[in-house]
Amino acid sequence: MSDQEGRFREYLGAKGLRITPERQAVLTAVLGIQGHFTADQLYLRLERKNPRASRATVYRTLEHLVGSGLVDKVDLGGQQAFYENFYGREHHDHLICLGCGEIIEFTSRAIEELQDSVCREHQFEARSHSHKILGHCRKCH
Amino acid sequence: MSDQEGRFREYLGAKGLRITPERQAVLTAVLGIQGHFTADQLYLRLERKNPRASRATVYRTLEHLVGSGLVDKVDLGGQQAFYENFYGREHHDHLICLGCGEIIEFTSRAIEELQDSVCREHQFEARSHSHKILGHCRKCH
DNA sequence: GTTGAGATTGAGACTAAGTCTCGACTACTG
DNA sequence: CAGTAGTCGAGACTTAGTCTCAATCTCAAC
Repeated sequence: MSDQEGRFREYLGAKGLRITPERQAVLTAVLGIQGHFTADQLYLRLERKNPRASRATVYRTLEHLVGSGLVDKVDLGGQQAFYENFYGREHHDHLICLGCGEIIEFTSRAIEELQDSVCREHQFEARSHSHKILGHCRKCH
Repeated sequence: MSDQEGRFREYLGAKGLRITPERQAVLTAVLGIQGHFTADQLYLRLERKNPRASRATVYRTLEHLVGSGLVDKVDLGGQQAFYENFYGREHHDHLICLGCGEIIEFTSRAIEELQDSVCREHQFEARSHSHKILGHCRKCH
C-alpha cells in the first residue's frame, strides 16, 4: 500500500467514510497521471478499467482527495477545473500559455511574503490563494 | 455624452461596429453600477428599462466593453464571471471573503515587479494576470 | 431622403461542466 | 451474520454562457 493510499484510508476512516473499490480505483488512476488533469479526463481513464467509477463518483472522490490533501484543485481560468497530484509537493502558482496551453509552475517565497503583508494590512485572514499569469511562453512569442 | 460613451463609440466605429440603442442601454446600465457585477445582474437591471437588451446582447456588448477597456472582467473564482467599471482606474487584485462574500481590492507594485521577474526567468511574455486571495475579512474571523 | 449591404437583434435551442436524486447495493460495526 | 448507514450509478437537472437564424436596423453612398 502506497503512502498515498494509507493517507487516503486514514482520511476516510477519520470521517466515517468507507473504503470502496470505486474510491480505490479513482485514487489509483489519479496516481498514474502526471501533471494537470480534468475530472473528465480522469473519468475517461477509468471507463476502461475494472472496477470503473461513474462520473458522479469521480467528482465525489476527487473532493475527498482534495480534502485529504493528496490532490490540489487548481483554477486555471477555463470553464473546467483542473486537478493535480499534490502529495509531497509545495504550493505553487501557474504561468499559462495562451498559445499552446502549456502550464508552467512557479513559486516565489517573496511574492508569498508580500501577499501576507497585504493581508495583514487589510486584517484579512488568508486561507488560500490563486495566482495565475496568462501570456505566451518562449515557444509561442 | 460622457467620456465613456465617447470612448465606446470610438471603439465601435474603429471596428466597423454599429451604435445601437441596445448597446447604449447596456453602457448606461453599466455606468450606473458600483462595484462588481455579473452579466445576469446587468441583464436583470436592463429588463425593466426601455430600450431593453436580451441576454445574448448583454453578453455580446459586455465583450465589446471589455475590448474597449471600459470594463474589466474579473474571475473571482465562482462559476460566474464578474465585471467592473474600469474607466480611469488602475489594475488591481482581490481579497475575497469566504464568510460574507466581501471583495476587497488591493494593489502592490512590489508584487507586480516580482511577477515580472518570474516571467523573465521563464522567458514568458505576460499578457494579463489574476491574483486572488481567499479567506476571512476582519468582520468574519 | 432612399437604398442596400451588412451588422445586429431576440427567442430559444444548445452546450459544458458539474450536481442532485433515489432505489439498489455494500462496507463495516457489533 | 445482520442491520445500518454510507455509497453507487443512471440519468434528470442546473447554471452560465454561446449559438442560430429570420427579422430588423444602421449607416454610407447616392
